[in-house]
Amino acid sequence: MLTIGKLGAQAGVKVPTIRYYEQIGLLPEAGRSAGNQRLYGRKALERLAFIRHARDLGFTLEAIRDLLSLSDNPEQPCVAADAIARAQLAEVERRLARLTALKAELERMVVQCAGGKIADCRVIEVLGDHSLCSTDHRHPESEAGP
Amino acid sequence: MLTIGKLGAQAGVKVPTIRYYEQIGLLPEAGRSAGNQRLYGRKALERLAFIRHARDLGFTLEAIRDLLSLSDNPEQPCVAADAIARAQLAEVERRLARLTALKAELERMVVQCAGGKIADCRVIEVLGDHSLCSTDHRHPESEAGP
DNA sequence: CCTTGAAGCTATAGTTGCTAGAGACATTAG
DNA sequence: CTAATGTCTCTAGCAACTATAGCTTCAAGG
Repeated sequence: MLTIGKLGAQAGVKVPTIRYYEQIGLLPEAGRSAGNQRLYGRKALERLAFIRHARDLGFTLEAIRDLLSLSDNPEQPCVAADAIARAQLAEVERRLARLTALKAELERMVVQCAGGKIADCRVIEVLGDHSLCSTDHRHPESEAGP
Repeated sequence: MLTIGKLGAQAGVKVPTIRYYEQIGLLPEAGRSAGNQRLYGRKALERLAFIRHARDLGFTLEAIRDLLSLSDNPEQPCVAADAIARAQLAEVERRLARLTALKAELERMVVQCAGGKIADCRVIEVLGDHSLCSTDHRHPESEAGP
């Protein structure tokens, strides 16, 4: 039996995250020790590894919830799981396209700044006026990072 | 003079988002009409377009705040703006690499679904066991999004 | 001129996927 | 036995918005 700390270490998931997953129902309520500490077995470790892995691949917790409920009924056809994965793939492809355009734009911006004054600096200019952009990166999806 | 709705339409930003930007100090407080409605001029439109554009390019609001403060004092050297752009470029390149790996992984998963049972489903199987992966996509950065 | 409906206002709370902190109890190494 | 670490619950916070409620203001049609 694993304490929550060992479980987290084995699965590569932080302790508060595990408690969070339990709270939102992604993990079942764990059994407790005499002193009220959570104890986990191999099944919990596998489930958590599944979640961790799917998160690594960019699946949302909602999608993971669906995938888990599918894998809990293994006699059904797997079309649904396939659809979820395909949707994820499409999303990844959209992001790739957008990031590729963005990369080109940033490279252009960086190249053109040669240490002059802001007044001559295209970084600001490019961002202020879309017509100076080489690519069209106008899309409403959120893409913000760290 | 533009009302907030027109401004939003012109800049491609939703109305509540504009009010949010004002609230966090990214946009200055707008002047008001007799009936207490916000009114905007061309300067505000440009500034908002700048923000929208930078968001599209993946800049965080913090980075945008810096860029705006730079462009508000155009006599400074543009080294700082260049540094911001370079940092963004590095970040974008990291994300691109990661997404490319994810895409390969997801394609592999998706290709092999032939309408069988969940029990044999490649998607679930791959998610449950990282050793079935061809690439190492284990990185802690958050990359998810709706 | 008056009404109606869209657009605006404020303020608050919700979203996603965690992360951080406080203060108390449990377990374990020396 | 004590000290250090681990775990407990609970609450609040992060980015960057989005949505709701309940109001006021504005523009256009009849």
